[in-house]
Amino acid sequence: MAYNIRSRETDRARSAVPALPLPRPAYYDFWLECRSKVVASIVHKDEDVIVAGSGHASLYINHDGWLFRYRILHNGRRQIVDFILPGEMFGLQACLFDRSLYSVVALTDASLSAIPFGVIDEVFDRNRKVSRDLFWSAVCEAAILGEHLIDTGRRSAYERIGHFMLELFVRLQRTDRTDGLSFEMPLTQELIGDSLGLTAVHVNRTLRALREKKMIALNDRRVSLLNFDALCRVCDFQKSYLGEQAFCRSSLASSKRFERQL
Amino acid sequence: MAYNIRSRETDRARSAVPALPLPRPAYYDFWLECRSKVVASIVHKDEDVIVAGSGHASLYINHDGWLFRYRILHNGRRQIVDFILPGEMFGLQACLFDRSLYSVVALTDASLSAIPFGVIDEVFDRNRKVSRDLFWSAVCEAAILGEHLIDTGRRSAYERIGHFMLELFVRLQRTDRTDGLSFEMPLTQELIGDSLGLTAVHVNRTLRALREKKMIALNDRRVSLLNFDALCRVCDFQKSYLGEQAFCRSSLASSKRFERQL
DNA sequence: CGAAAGGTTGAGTGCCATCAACGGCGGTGG
DNA sequence: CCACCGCCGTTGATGGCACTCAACCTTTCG
Repeated sequence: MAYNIRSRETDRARSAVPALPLPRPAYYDFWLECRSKVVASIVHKDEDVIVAGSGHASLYINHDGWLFRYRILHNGRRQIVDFILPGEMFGLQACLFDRSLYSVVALTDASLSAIPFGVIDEVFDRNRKVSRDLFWSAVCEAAILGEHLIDTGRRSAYERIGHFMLELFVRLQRTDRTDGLSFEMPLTQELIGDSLGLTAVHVNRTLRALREKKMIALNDRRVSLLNFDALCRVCDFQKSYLGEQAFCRSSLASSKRFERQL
Repeated sequence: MAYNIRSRETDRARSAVPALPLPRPAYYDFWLECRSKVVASIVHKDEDVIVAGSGHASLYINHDGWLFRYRILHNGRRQIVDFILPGEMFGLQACLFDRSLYSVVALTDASLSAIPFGVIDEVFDRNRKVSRDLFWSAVCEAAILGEHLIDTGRRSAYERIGHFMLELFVRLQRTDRTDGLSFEMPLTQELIGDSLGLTAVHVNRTLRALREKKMIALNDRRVSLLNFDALCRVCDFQKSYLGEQAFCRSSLASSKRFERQL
């Protein structure tokens, strides 16, 4: 928990590759554990990190940028599976399969720590706490994807976009990247659409509806949630969901929650 | 790999709680590892195993039935997140969160092994191979959910249902529950719809279209794939996808694939 | 300054939801 | 045994949400 205090310092050191980069306790431990093997790197906007169909043998911790994971179908449509926000890890699946199922590309400039895949194995041999952390973080990842599935499966465009904004807010808040009830969002309407299974045009209309209903405001690249509670209600956003998930993604159930169950 | 041979025997012993129940190598090891703590149980059709919103402290291995994980939204709609086929594990997420995000209910009679949650911790302390297996299986689970996300996000009803059938086939084939290119499927059209974000009525029409195009045949509860390759092409079913995933879910990347990367 | 990218708005279309009715089938109780 | 009911599958009619195509504007950037 104490690590959370670091997030502000990390923020300030954003331009360089940070020396103590991890706002997340579990990843921080993980990062410490394999520090000697870590390769720091910086990627620029629109730069590919992982290309679908090719092999890959590193996983990454994203310190301060936005990236996203996507796939192109044979009819040319693109589905964005997940946005990778500051402080999140990615690349595990690319390691698991011979050839990655998805591509990962940088949406903004970002500084990454690349961790050779084999290090995971060493960690499992050496540090039980960290291996448990990794395990639970993977379980949590699956839970988040399950929630996105519900999004695209059973919600209207209006609910999807509202839910999407709420989720971004909660996830960003964890690393102190929100300001009151607003946050910066470097996404185009096309990206939002490709993430939620909508077209850019329809995202545009729906955003207008959300503005007209005084649910959100948009200035430049900044989103403000004008009526948090109402939006939660309309979009079926369970506070328990990301409230809990946020907890998970931060402590990764390795601490109190986990011990309590024993 | 040798464990696969067991699947036929397991099949025959289906009526009782099996003594050596696991067709999956990784879960088999896991099951062996915590055998003394396992509680065998049988659930009947329509019986709840996990209820959304309540706490839970066991995970389960499903030996021979069909179950599914779902959530009800406030507008009354239901989204099925995943079907749990014979030989698959579930309940991890319910353990991770204070209160489960999803409900799990039996679709047919099924025999389960309940494993107390705390055992996982012991396993992580004791057996590195099994803990790695568990980790990779969780990563793989996330990959499968990602694929479902693409399903509901960017595919037409026709493609979704075709893709769904192909995936079921491949997953069932792994535990030898297919017969040539056909398999038994105890699902109603409503369940299929709730899984793919469609209405039962539209599932009906789409199934008819698939029949008329000679892609599939339906008799009783049995699905036959009449033109496997064409269906793969139309539905953008990547053989690499579940080909790989099937591999994962079976060996859980603990063996050759994993070692090779080191 | 021109080109490219992103945002905005309108008109028309189509896929899929909704509502509704009906038939088959199995279970159940009189 | 049969009437009744509920579940499931099937089909038709209708409507709406979101897609498609297209035009235009603003901003950014080479």
